[in-house]
Amino acid sequence: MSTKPPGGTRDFLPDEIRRREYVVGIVRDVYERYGFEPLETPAFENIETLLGKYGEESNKLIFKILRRGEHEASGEADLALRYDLTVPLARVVAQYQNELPKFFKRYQIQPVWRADRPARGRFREFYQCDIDAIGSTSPTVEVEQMAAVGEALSRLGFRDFKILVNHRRILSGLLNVVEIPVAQQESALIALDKWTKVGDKGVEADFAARGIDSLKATQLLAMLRNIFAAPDEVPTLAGVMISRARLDELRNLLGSRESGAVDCVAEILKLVRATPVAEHVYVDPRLARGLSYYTGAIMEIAVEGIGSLGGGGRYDNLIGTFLGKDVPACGFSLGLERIIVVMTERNMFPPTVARGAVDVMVTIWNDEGRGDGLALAAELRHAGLRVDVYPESDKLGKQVKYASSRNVPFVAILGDDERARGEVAVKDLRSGEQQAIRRADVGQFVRARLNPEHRREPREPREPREPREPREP
RNA sequence: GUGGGUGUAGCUCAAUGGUCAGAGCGCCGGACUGUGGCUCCGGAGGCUGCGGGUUCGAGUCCCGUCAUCCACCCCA
Repeated sequence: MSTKPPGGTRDFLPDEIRRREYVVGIVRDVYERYGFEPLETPAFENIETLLGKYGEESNKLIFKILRRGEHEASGEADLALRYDLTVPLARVVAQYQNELPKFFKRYQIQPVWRADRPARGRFREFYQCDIDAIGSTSPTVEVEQMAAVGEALSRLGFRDFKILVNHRRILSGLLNVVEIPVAQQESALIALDKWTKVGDKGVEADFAARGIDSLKATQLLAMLRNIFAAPDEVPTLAGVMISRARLDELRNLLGSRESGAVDCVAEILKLVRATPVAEHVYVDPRLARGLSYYTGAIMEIAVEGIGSLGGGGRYDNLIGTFLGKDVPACGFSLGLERIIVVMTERNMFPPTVARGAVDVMVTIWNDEGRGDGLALAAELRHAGLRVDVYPESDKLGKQVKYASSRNVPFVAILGDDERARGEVAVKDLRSGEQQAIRRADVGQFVRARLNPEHRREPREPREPREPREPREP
């Protein structure tokens, strides 16, 4: 019998949980500071809640739960594991519309499930870290979410990320200008989204493979290049990659029909200058994103050499499918798994996270000494240390070896001689030094020798940042 | 969902169709009965993924199946 977990799922061993909790702790703290409130929803939903919300392809990727009892043989499903956190949120908003505030901002960090084929870096069970804001169409919402996500990444130690912005209706407007038929537009957007990854030739080939008129495709790409120039080569104030003049050019090209979308992006660029993440924000005309429910601004976090760490956008009519009337909404999702992978590769976790769970281990001299060992452990715990007790009497060498293999920095040896003198032999396994300490002083002795961040004390909250001077455009 | 690769010890991998399937790392024990890392010595650990077939003989060849990895598709 195989003892591996099913494909696409993982067991999380202690070290991995510690890394995850470190990341989640920071993300949650930032989200709380931005006024988002916690929400959790069930692992599974009624199946009709999920079907039809993600597009044709994604319906197949929903994990369905067979009916139970006498209907089991029918093979029908009436429940399904949640596919993302956005649709359950939309359901919650529709259900509790009278109890939730007018502007409801929530964060949600829970696993989701997809019946996908597992691949490198892709799982069938994985965590999402979402923020969403319900009830306002103002670009303030997009800007605040970009700021929150960017600040979370900054506090995790990321410096080289970009927050890319585009607008779904600008894209569809451009597709209409070159007269790509509506039926092909979703497919065209998927192809366009890969432009950065596959390059000019690749994206043209992809358009062709999708049966899109090559003349129109070429025209579209040329148009985008013209409007935005090479985005990465036009740095402007505050890192914003598109000038007012180019936005005007875009406005002319689209005519009157999508001027609201251009205004929206212009507004976002203007407002973002008042946030700590202004220097990270770029307009990228190639950004399309897959999910079919986006209606407005779309955003994505990109890290050089890594790819996407998350993304989001505005979806003003998803809630309407539950409620009958549209409620504006905008959300952003961080890819927790990839963040952890990248931070592990780049060694971005502080030593406390990588280090073991125990500050000091009490050895057991013999069976008679077990009670006193437990008493010493209690004293050390009371002194604020994380303490393990070797569970049985054993050769001292094996006990020390065990502590060493678990990365425990200190061993407290309580032998017959020490007990007779009221002392404890404390050995620092990092240096090999050992000295006899009066029993009452052991806790203080060990704490003084642990690095400050190793102490089990509540963290001091960070000093708030200096408010950033808004730069004039 | 489509195409290809790989399944041998806990892990990474050897083994022309031919004795009893090996190595490194890890694990356990000893050298070292009051002290970890280094070194040396010893030990445990395998229905060679599973089922069938070819053959005097299969870890090796063939078919099926399952698992896994890579590419595509799609996505976080």
